Amino acid sequence: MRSPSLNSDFFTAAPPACAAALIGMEFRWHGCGGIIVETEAYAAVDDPACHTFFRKGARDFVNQHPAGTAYVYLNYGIHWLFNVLVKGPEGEGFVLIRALQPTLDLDAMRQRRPASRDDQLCAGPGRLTRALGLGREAHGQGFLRACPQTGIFPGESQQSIALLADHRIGISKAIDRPWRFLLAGSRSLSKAPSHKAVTLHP
DNA sequence: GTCATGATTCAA
DNA sequence: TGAATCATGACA
Repeated sequence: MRSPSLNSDFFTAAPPACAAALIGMEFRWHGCGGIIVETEAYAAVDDPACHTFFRKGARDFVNQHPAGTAYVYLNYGIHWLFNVLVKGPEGEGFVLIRALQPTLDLDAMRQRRPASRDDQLCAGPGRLTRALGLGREAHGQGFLRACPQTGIFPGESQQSIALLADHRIGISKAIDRPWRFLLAGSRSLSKAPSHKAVTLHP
């Protein structure tokens, strides 16, 4: 039996809890995908690093869409970054998907990122959207459909994984929050964990 | 390690 | 009009 895609209920927990729980799950986009090995959480309220803190459009997006909606934007005019809207009693915000260990349709990803080693095809938030062929059209989509090609799928065998929490990357504000989550030892991370990283469960 | 790349949003 | 931005690849 095949596990179904997560539904939007999953994204009603607090953003850091969602981000941590996604590590080890499989992200699929039109048949391409891999195991999620790195995420970051952003809070819609009181988080200077979140778009909602300085962009009215982001606040409107949160108000006008349900939990589980894709929030996709262009960063530095070059890279699409893929986030999932989190909305529930514990708080609102986003989870940024930062890196995957490629598992599905590697050939399609190699075609889109020809210079990359296989491990590195999705080793970064911009690299993964490039490898998956994911762009602006995904923005605002409820991508958690009942479709085996696209969505987020719990691992078939949930083994114990070494989950680390670390500080977030590439931001200039609230850099102290340990809201970057990663799979220890993965070769597909965008960056190795810092010396401040702590193990969440062995 | 440095550096060029580059679109969109929002406030001034 | 311009400052800011959740990054990457090329090159030394």
